[in-house]
Amino acid sequence: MSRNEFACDCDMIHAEVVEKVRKRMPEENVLYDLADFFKVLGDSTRVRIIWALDEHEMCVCDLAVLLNMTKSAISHQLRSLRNANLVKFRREGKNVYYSLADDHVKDIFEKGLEHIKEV
Amino acid sequence: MSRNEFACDCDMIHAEVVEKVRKRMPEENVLYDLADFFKVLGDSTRVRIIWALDEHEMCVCDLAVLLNMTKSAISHQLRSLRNANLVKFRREGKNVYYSLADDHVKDIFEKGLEHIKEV
DNA sequence: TGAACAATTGAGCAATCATTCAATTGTTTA
DNA sequence: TAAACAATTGAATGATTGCTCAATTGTTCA
Repeated sequence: MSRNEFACDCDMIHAEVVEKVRKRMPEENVLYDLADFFKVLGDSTRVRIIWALDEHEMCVCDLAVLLNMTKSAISHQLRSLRNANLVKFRREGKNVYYSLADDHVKDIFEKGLEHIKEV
Repeated sequence: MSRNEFACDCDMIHAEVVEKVRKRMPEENVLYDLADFFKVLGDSTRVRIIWALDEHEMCVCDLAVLLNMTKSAISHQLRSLRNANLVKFRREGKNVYYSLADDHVKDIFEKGLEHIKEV
């Protein structure tokens, strides 16, 4: 197998390991979707929103006051969270109330929080 | 409390809730560190590296072949992972072998993977 | 119906970041 | 010691992204 078949600029050092691992590789999109999922959690504004919603359901205005940011900035980030299905919402009159989508999100978030607090 | 004390452009809608949540807010840096932690996981190259290392210890070259990328690109991403303490490494001759830093990382990563596979 | 306000949206800008490219370091071995 | 190669690094570049600003939508109520 010639080395030039690959974009990689090196010989294959441990062919057996690489091939064994390659065979177990998840379907194309799984790991990309996973990265996208973590990417949504990888912003301090969104993390603080999630933390707050983990404490209590809140409207956009509440979050804006709590985090001392504009409603627009909060709303933009809520959109990312909505698109990624991390939060759900209900409208009640003029207000829209947000909360965490499900316990899965809660679990992963809280596990991450524990991890950080230990380090 | 005048509304202009805040960068936010709205009245405080649910003062009790906001104040209660504010009091429980973690120390300044905790949520920022958490966001940084998730940010490292929020890239498809780094996620694929982590997935691979979760399967087997590997050198830079192995990863480059497996993911069909240059050693340089892989090495740059390994640096992020190292800085965030998500991977550890050992040198053996010309090769440097990487593996996951600890079970904490493994846990959070695998929990995320489960989550994605269910959706 | 129109004034008031919560929320959303799109365009634009500045900052961040992943990859490439070229150069360099570290280790082995001929 | 010099050649070979694994790995790292820094600068440069193109793409992504978070926030601002201005405009708009949706809802209430006087």
